[in-house]
Amino acid sequence: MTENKLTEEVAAHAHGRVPRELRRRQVLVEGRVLFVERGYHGASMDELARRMGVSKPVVYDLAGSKERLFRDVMAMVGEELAQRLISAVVAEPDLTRKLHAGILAFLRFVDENRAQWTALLSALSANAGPSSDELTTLRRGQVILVAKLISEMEGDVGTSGSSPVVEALAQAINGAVESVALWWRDHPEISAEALAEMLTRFLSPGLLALEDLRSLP
Amino acid sequence: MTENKLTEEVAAHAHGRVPRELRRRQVLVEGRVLFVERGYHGASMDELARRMGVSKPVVYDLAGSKERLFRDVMAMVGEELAQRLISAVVAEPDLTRKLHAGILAFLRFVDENRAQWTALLSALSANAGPSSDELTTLRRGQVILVAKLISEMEGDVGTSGSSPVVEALAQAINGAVESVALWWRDHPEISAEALAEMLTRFLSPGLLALEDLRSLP
Amino acid sequence: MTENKLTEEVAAHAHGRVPRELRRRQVLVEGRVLFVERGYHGASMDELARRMGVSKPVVYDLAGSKERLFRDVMAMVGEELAQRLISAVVAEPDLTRKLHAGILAFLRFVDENRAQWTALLSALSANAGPSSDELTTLRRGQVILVAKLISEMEGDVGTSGSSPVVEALAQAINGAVESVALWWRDHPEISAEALAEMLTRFLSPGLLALEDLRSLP
Amino acid sequence: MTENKLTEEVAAHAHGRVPRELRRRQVLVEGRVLFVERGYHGASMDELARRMGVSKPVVYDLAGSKERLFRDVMAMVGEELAQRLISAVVAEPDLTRKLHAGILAFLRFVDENRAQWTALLSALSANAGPSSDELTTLRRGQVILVAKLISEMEGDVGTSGSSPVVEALAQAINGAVESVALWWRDHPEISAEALAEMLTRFLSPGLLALEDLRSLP
DNA sequence: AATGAATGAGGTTTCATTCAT
DNA sequence: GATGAATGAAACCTCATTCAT
Repeated sequence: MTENKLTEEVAAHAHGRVPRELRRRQVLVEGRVLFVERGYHGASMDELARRMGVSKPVVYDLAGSKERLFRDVMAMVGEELAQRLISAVVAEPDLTRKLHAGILAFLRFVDENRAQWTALLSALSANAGPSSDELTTLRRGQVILVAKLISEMEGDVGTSGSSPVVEALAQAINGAVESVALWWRDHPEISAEALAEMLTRFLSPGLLALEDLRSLP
Repeated sequence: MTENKLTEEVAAHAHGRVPRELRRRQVLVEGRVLFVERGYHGASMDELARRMGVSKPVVYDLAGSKERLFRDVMAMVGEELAQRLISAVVAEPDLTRKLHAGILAFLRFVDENRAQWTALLSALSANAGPSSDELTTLRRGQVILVAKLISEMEGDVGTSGSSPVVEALAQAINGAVESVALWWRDHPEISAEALAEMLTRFLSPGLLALEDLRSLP
Repeated sequence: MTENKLTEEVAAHAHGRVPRELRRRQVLVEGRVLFVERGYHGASMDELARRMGVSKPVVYDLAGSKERLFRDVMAMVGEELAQRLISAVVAEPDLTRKLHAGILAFLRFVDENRAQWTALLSALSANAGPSSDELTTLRRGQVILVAKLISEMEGDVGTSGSSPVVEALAQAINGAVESVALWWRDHPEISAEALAEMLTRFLSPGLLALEDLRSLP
Repeated sequence: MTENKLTEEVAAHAHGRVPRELRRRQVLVEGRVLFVERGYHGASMDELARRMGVSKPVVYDLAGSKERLFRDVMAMVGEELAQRLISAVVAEPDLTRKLHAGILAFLRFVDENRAQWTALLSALSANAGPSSDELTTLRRGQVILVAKLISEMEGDVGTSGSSPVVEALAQAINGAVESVALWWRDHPEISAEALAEMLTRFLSPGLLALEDLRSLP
């Protein structure tokens, strides 16, 4: 898809003189694939260069450093996923349906890229990369979305930051879904719909009891 | 704690001639700390030796190999945590209270070792280590506990293996709690009790709707 | 010789930026010398790098691995020697003269590289290297040549493989000559010609009795 | 055999307090086995100690060093083989029969210990060990025997040293037989007798032309 | 815009060898 | 006479990164 189109575009230029902008996108895409296939430590800049069909200095010129590239790739993934979630959720009328739609979108996102992406998503929740802190930040992207979702439903659309309880709740939902998605990798016989249905039934009752929760500390 | 006592014990021996048994414990403890601080790849056997105040061959004699040590450390952690959870849960009368007690025990376990352990626990869910499979196995320890808990409550104490739905559910609960524990690291102002209370209120309603869930696919 | 020319060529490049092709040859030549001086286990990649005036990664880039390099060096030596033997033998009319010419060529080959090569040749017949099987294979190169020589003389140019007796005979001749060459290292006062003459007189009578031998089992 | 008897003798002593003399023999025997199984570099003092059932300092006390032990083992092997050869040769009346008997004895020696000893014998002719020079010396043991054999037959029993030509001849014979013995390892279908017969027929004609040879330089 | 060549630093692991008891 | 504990040194190999062209 994106990758193939890119490969074509790149190949269209003679003598390997490819415009910087194109190469910049290429390094992100190929880097993503590589990190996903091999994990952060397993991926090597040598191989990235080979796959891109360029020399290493070019890679470094575009990516800055391995760590930097990893962060950029993460950001890209985060945004892509966020877009999907937002699109999925926005049209639904009530909280339960939003939750269901969000979970389903997430699972489908994972499913579409099963072989590859699962590993990357799991990387989000661990210190597999250069530094947990950077990753935690990335992960917050998803959480914030969920938090927004919850808050909205309460009419409490505080722009700045959500209350701790809402954040914790969002973390819980997020963790639950991610964990199940990871487990799903080894249980492909179950459909995304069934899983989303189950998770929704499991998570939404507690979510609806939210008023009580907010009256806590 | 354990570590300090060990350090003392070790220091008590003259000329660095420490009994094998003690060193064996030391390598596990210091290895655990190191893996946690730096992650599997970030940790180096060189540093482990330096921290233990011995030369590398001693480390290798006791630990076998880096990978082997990692697995041993993981097993240790898993057992320790499992013990805590079982002890906490067993005395409680009903599911909601069991859930609450389990979550609290988990959070306390994390809290006691805050700086260190959180990272390790998170490592359980990612391909940060030598082989995801080994880790997945370890992690299953926790999940199985939760699954047992759920199953019991249904009188469905199938010895062989839990149903996929129960497993998925256990994964969800586990993921939710772990994720919140991770987030908690940056929100020390919240008490373990408050967090456990919140999580219980959030998770138990869905859990009580279990009958409906089991009638799914 | 080759080595000196290579050293000059290498030194001719500024800033140590030597073309890959040249370095490839260099690693083979210097590797050969090193293996010969120290034996397989005694030789270290560190020293090879030092002698080449490069860092270790360069060596590994070109040589692949120590074992791989050893095999490549062996192949090189084998081919070189085979060429010499073939050239020497081909023009001679009868078996005795072929034998004499072959022995002389072998001894001269050894003599030219006395200090270094003798050891390497001896290495061919021992489990000094990574795996005897590889070496046995290499050594067979020489033996096959001798076997061919013998077979031809009988009009028995079986393409597929020589009979066991012929093979054993070839081994014997080969072993005799190698062994004497090794001994020769400590007796430089004897000329190659004298030695070849002696060996020929010693070996050719038995060889001429070949018909009887072949009628054995 | 020797080894088993030794093991019993050793086991007969309580508390592991075994007399020095016994242990001294044990280290030679077990060392021989180990070197033969693994080669010089493959053998480790750690394993030697384990096999002997003692701690490493004991091994070092008895063996001096790995290199020293290797030499001592070699000397032992050399003497054993020499005894066999002498016994075999002494009773035979003429040169051809002596040659045949010697070759046969050598091959049988190899055959009896096939799995183990072949490797060691091959080690004799290569720089697999600590230093070729030491080994060359050892190897000379065999050669001297052959040289003696040849000289005797000429009535020329010069005690001091044999002439260079005789020595070279002995080397050739020795090399031929060793080389064939090595090759024999992969051709067990051939009997020792057949091989000895063939080698004798091959080598003896040249040997009988000795007078001419001696009139050379 | 791009590259071939090179490197420093570090990784895991093994071994022969020796204290101190 | 014997040992458990320890070590220094070195081995092979890989990687992210950068000159000089």
